[in-house]
Amino acid sequence: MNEDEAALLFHALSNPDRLNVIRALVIAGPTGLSAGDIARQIGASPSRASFHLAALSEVGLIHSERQSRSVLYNIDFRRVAALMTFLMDDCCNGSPDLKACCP
Amino acid sequence: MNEDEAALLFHALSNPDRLNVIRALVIAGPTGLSAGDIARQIGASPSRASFHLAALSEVGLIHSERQSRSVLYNIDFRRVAALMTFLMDDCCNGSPDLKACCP
DNA sequence: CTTTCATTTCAACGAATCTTGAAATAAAAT
DNA sequence: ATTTTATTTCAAGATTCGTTGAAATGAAAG
Repeated sequence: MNEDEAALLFHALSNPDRLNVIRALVIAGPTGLSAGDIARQIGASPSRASFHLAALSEVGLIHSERQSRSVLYNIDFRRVAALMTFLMDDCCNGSPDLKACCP
Repeated sequence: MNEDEAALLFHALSNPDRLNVIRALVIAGPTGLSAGDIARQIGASPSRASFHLAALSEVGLIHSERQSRSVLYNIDFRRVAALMTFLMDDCCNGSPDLKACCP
């Protein structure tokens, strides 16, 4: 992952609604959640939720699949992990000082 | 750290110039770097560098101290670590699936 | 085939972001 | 005191972001 891509991923995480989407999907587990359920859980209108889901989708943090009338969303942990690895190893050069701060 | 604060930190990291600032400061080590050195290293004008340094400073990812004519900047690893902890534990609920993806 | 349900797309708007270059500030050197 | 060096602040302008509500799309049910 390069800087530009990491910046796009960080941007996707730079919004409280989108962080709440992530949290809801993590708690939901591998079955995922429909767009409507997500909208309800984060307290946003359907169109607002859809806007934020698209932002997360575009950078690959979540994936969607149509399930009859609903659209089911799932988190992609590999993408989250790749970003953490970038921050830890590439951006912060694998610094022992950073590792010392990480519990 | 709450969602809103985390979102602000993620926003601070959502720019390639600012990621380069972080990297430069990590490599520089505890002596830090002057604003001018940072501007040169990331290939930005003084005012552009200052803008991004202010963005990182406002969220506590870096700190500054005047050293005669220069202003020395330093990274605060604790703040980076706190954000990673938020992402890992709060946002992703300490998910084993995420940990399994983290080398 | 029409209706209902679930979701996305769109246009419009205000707000925030980033860049640039010039002016202002701070501190040291002459 | 004036000049030089280092940095920040400011105004202007282009771009992107996020919200809202209405319209469009997709898919199932009646």
